[in-house]
Amino acid sequence: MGAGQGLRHVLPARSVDRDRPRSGRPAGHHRAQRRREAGRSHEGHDLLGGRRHRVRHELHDALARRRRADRYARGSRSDAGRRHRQRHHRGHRHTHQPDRRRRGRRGNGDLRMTASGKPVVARFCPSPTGNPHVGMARTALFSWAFARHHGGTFVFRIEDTDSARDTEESYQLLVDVMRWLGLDWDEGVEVGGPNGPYRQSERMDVYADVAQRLIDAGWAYKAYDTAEELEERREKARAEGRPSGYDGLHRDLTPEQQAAFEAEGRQPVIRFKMPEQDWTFDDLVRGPITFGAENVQDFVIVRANGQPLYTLTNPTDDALMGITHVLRGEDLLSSTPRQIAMYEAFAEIGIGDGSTPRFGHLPYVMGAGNKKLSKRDPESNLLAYRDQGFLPEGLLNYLALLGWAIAEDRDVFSLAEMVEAFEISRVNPNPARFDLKKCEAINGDHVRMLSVEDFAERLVPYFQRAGLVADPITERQRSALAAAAPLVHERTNLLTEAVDMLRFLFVSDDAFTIDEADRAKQLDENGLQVARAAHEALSALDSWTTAEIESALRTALVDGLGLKPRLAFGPVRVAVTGSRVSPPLFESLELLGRDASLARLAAVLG
RNA sequence: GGCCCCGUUGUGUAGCGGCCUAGCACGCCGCCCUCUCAAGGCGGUAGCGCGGGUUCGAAUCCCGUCGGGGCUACCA
Repeated sequence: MGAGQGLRHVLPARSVDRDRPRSGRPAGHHRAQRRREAGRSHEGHDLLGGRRHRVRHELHDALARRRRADRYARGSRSDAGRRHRQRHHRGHRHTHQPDRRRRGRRGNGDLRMTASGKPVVARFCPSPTGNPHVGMARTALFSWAFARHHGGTFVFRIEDTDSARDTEESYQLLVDVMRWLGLDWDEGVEVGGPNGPYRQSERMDVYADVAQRLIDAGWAYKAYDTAEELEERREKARAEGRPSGYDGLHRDLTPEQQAAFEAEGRQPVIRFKMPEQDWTFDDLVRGPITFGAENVQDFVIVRANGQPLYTLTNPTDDALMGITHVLRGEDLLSSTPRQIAMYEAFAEIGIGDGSTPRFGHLPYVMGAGNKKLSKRDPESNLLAYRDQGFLPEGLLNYLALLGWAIAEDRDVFSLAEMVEAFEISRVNPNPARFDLKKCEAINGDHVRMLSVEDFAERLVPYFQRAGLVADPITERQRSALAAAAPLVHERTNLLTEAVDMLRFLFVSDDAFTIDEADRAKQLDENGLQVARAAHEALSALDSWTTAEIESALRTALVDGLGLKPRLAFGPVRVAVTGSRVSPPLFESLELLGRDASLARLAAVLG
C-alpha cells in the first residue's frame, strides 16, 4: 500500500511546525490565505476528496456517518471563524509570546485545516491488551470530538503487533465499547476504508517493506548488540550522568563487521538512525516542546525476530492513512521526536504524502492518590461502568470534564454540544483524578434528561441480567416496566439503582424477601399493628388506585391510629416492598396490584 | 541519574495583567420540601505550592525552588 500514495506533495521535510516562524510573519500571511482558500473549497459540495470516490461499497455506512459529521460541524463553523479572526488579531499584537498556554490557545492557527490545506483526519489506535479502561475512552473521546468538530475523518485502528500481549477477546471488547459509547468511526476495523486493513497484525508486509526501504535509504541499520552488552553500556552511561539511550555503536558497521556478527549467530534488530539535531514541535495542548539531540537516540523499529515494533508501525500507519492530527496520552510525549524524525525519512522515501501530523498530548486520568489509572485498577474498567448502569452519554460527559470545560458555569452537556464546542487548544494539560461521585452525579443528570420512555427502554438489559424479565422481554413485562419507570426515573443515578428499587414489582411471590434489618426495625409489635390496620383498610377498597389507596391509608393510620405519616407508612412499605427505601408507596401499591399487596401484608402478619 | 511534562478549595475546572473580596460543578455540612430514599430549592465550608523579580497593579508575565508524574524496552 502506501507506496502508491507517493510523492504527490513532496514537501520539504521542514513542513514540521518547529520551523514555523514565531514572529514577524510574512509567511504567516500566505499560510492564512491558503487556509482561507482551503476552507472555501472544504465547504463546497465535494466534501469527500478524490481518494474517497474510488472507495468500495462497504463504505456506504461510513459515508452516511460522514454526512452526519458534516452536520455536526456546520453548526460550529461561523463561531469557529469568529474565534479564529480574534486569535489572528491578537497574534499580531503579541508576536513574542513565549508562554505555552497562550501559544496553545492563541497561536495554533486554524486547526480545521492542516498546514497543507487538507481536511482533518484523526485516529484512535489502542492495542488490545486487557480490559478497555477509562483513560483510553477519554483519549478516544477527545480524538473523536476533535475530528467531528472539524468535520474531519475519524479512523479506528488496532495496534496488535505484540502477539504476546494482544488477545482477540480484548479486540472484540474494544469494538463493543466504542460502539456502546457511540464514538463512531469513518474508517477502520469492522467498517473498512481505503487504507485498510486496520489491524496491524494484518499489515506485516507493509512494515517489512517500510523497514527495508529505510535501510536502503540509509535511515535505518542493523544492530547486533546483545541485551547484556546494551545493559552494561546503559548502566555505565547512567552512572556517568549521561542519557542512557543507545550509544550508536553499530551505526556504521561495515558489511564485513556485520557478516562477522552474523557468523557468530547474532540476530540483528533494526534501528532508526536519528539525525543529530534538536527537536521542537508545537504540541496542540502544551505548546512548543524541545528535546535536545543528545537525548533522542537511535531506537529499535524491528525486533531481532523480525517483528516490527510500535515505533515503526504507528508512524507508518499514520502516514499511510493520512492522519493529520495525533491525539494521544502523555506517556507518548517523549517518543514524539522519534516520530517526527521518521516522518522526515518517510517524506524522503515516499511513504505517505510527505507531511507531518500535529501532535497533542492529553493529560493522564489518575486514580485515587497520585497514580495513573492503570488497566488493572478495577475502577478503570470501562465495562464495569456499563454494568453498573452508567449511560454512555453520562460517562462521556464526565470524561470530557477531565481536562476540558465547555463553559465556565456549566458541566452537563450532550455529545453534540461537545462536538460543537470542542477545541483541542482549550484542553488543560494537568492530569486529573477520576472522581466516581461526580461521575455518578453527572450520569444522574443525564438519566433525568432522558424521556421516561427512553429511560424504561434502557433499563431492559439490566432487568434481564437481574433475571427479572425474560430475554427477549415479553410485551406484558415491557408495559409493566413502562408503568414502573416513572416512579424511579428522577431518583436514579445509575441504572442498576432502578433495578434494585423496582425489584419488588417484578419478583415472583415465592422469591420475594424482606430485608431482615428493615423488618426488625419496622415490623416490631407496633409495626405489625399498623400493618394489620393497613390490611384491613385496603381490603375494604373496591377500587385500586393511587388516590384511593392513599386516602384509605391516611384515614386508617394517620387519622385512625393518630400516627405521624412516616411512622404510619414505614411498616406498610417494608411489608410490601421488602425495604425501608422504596419508590413512592401508594403508586407502588397500585402497580403491585391488590392481590399481591394484600398477600404481602397478610404474610407479615403471619 | 538523565530528559520531558504538570502545579487554582478534598476533587474536576473557570481565569489569558485591573471586571478576583477568585466563578461553576461534585463532595461535605446545615436548612426547606417530604410517606422512605432520591430529586429539587436555599445557605455554608474550603484554594492560587514556595521564594524572588517585572509592573502603578500578578492566580495571570519572568527566574529560581519545591513537589508530583511520565519516559529512559527487542511494551504500547
